[in-house]
Amino acid sequence: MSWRQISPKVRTRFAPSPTGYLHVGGARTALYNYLYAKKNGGEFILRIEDTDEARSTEESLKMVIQDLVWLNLLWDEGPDAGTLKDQGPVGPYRQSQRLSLYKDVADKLLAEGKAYYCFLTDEEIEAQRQAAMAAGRPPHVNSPYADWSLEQARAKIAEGGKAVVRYKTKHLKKDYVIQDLIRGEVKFPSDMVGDFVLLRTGGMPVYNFCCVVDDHLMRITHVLRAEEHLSNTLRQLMIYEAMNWPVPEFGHVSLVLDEDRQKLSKRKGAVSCNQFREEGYLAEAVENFIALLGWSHPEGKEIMSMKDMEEAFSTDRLNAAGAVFDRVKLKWVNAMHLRALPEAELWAMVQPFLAKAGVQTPADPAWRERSLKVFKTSMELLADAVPLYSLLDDGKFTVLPEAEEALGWETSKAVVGAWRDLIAAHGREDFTEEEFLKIQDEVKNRSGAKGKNLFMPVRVAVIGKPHGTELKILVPLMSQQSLLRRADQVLARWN
RNA sequence: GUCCCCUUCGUCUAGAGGCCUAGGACAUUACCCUUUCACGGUAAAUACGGGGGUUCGAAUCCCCCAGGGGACGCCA
Repeated sequence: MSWRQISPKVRTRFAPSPTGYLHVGGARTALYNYLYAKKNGGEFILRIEDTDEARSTEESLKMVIQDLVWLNLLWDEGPDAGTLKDQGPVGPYRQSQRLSLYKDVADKLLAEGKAYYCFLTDEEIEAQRQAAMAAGRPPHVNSPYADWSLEQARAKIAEGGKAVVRYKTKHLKKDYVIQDLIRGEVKFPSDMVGDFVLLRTGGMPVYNFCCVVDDHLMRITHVLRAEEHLSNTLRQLMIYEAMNWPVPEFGHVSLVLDEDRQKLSKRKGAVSCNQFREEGYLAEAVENFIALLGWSHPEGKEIMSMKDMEEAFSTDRLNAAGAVFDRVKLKWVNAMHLRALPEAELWAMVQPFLAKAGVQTPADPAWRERSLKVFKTSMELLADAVPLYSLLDDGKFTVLPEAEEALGWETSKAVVGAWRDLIAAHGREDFTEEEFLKIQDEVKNRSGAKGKNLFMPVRVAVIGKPHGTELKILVPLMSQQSLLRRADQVLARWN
């Protein structure tokens, strides 16, 4: 192993396997790599690890890419987000298209006697495992083929023998050490692993092998990845050593855990990025939140834009302990981002949610901005706009059961009646706040009701329920016609 | 079972020997603002896993234990 400089420029990568949607743990890894590259004026590469033929799908690839695009974690090299065509000087960027590269390396290792063809069957391996476990030994394979000559093995293959290529580890008796960016010095005894597979029976490489070949060929300088890969690092170090390749810097990021402190797994579901998008989270808020799961801003900043994070990111503030994914705090972070957004921008994001729910709104941009200014303090998610705007949609006006009490008060009929008359007498189609307050005052005079006896019935006549946004804010967003229709509908109860 | 990693309020964290009677944020509770609901403001409560060292002094350094997590695959 050497510490030759790999690249004058920082080069990081995110290397998902397209076997499902992008989950938040993966998104965080991508984010950290992205931030590290940006912070250091480097390049961020997207590589697709699709060597698991059984589970990788084109569909998943598209989903992962879509999620990365949503998060705005755009890569400098890798499959183009639109065409999926490779973009960059060290492609292909999909492992399934790099097979000959892996084969060349494997052949070299084979020729040098550092790897060998192994003909052990699944059954034989399983039997070995059981025996080893029972005897309290680590469940490593012990292949009788390790000592075969290449000629011997090739002959057996020629006869139809099915073989994997395994890396020879038995003779390696020493500790392998990395200086982990997050954990400091980590030592792995070489006997921690047995002879591991490089190439599968079909010639398809295995993760630990192609990862090394690719990181080397793609000149990756810094690898930030999940802690679950920490023990894989040993195998990878062995390959780097065998090939005499420089080793990149590693940083093993803590795991994202669910509420039971278990690994948040994509197989357990319920944590995909697209799901958060659909629920009305903002990409920047999700990134802000997941960044904080294992990293902190030097000044303790909690609400950050991507720019803030790009400027402040460093690996020395990365945390080694696992972090629980707290949805409640995510919501809060989202609410903060949402409020910080200019209304026009927010509207563009809210609109699809309203459209999907069939909520009608006036087309006037000024009205939209005005309404959002009012509503956004009571929104945590984009989807929260739906019940809010439904209040203003005449087609959705109904008197809720919770309004019954307020309508039952003895002055309520007089209140709503006076309200209706004053609205009808108003000379214009819309109302200012002052006009509303004047009307409200007059309702008080005519009905004799005051306090909640006054406000609640009026509110019911406006939005169908006794609680909610201040009327002096709501009414200026509504039309005379709409208010009249609603008041009449409530009044009809007494007839 | 073996090896590796981790361990500060319920949760995310600050903390790199004295600034710590441990700070911030979310959540919680109370109060204030508000003739509703939110928003906002103020305050309270809650943590260094346990045991040994080292040191004048330890959340911070070392060791042991316990607990949690991860890996041990022709998954990544």
